[in-house]
Amino acid sequence: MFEYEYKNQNIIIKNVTCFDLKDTLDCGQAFRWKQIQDNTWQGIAHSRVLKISKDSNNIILHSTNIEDFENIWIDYFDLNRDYNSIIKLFMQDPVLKKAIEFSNGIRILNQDPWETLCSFIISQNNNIPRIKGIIERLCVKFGEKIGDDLYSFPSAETIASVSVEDLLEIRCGFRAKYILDAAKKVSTKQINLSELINTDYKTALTQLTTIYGVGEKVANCTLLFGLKHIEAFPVDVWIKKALKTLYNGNLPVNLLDYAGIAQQYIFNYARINKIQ
DNA sequence: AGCCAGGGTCTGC
DNA sequence: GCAGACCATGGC
Repeated sequence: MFEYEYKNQNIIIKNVTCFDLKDTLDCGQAFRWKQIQDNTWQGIAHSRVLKISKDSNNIILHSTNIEDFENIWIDYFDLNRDYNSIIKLFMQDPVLKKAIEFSNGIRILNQDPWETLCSFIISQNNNIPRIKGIIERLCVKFGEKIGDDLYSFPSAETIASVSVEDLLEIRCGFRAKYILDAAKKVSTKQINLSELINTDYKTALTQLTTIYGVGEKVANCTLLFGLKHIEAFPVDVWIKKALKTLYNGNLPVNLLDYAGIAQQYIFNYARINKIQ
């Protein structure tokens, strides 16, 4: 589906389609990517710092190696999924057609399950700039230093060992107790996150919502962005407005298999254009 | 200044 | 089952 070469410690992926860096890295699914130059972004995922850039239709992953590319980044950037055929299906729907014409380079990132769960607990009743700030402070305070001013996302085990008072210092407010309960359930494997990838959607959703402070929305974000359940359809205030005004309340049935991907195109379109 | 944000829980009907 | 108060914080 894609070709790549390894040269001077860079991976060059050739002739990539349906992958725009801003669309994908700044559409509210991941919170640790920063644009550092034109067409160049830096982020941290899976305890690794990655610089990624786009040059015409080539994507370049800087200062990495084949092992990390094959074990981590192919999956993270969802490179084995055929977005062209999905977009083809979506374009039959007039609303999605508009959303995709607005930003056709969104891909669903397959993020670390615990980071995804914790990040979307932080996201509740919150705005994206502040979510990023809280997560940054969480990583600086509890993560491991992996470069100059660069910190990994702290493990569930680490967070489970701190107190609510410690967490309040990152100014996450009422979410502190939720983060702590999630960390405890995940670190003790009362909830085995990696198993939920292969658990059916409904069962996985039910398990996630046993965590204090995790409702349907946060659970669906975790399932979609961290546990490979692309049928998950998170409904936040923007999606709610979009469903009401652009559709008549529901997503068309023929799109439900890829509901999560459709959701992300619609979310981005609705939020940036402030659909009421 | 005040409304709102990738919500969820708890209480009271 | 559903409405409404409440929760911390700060972006805009």
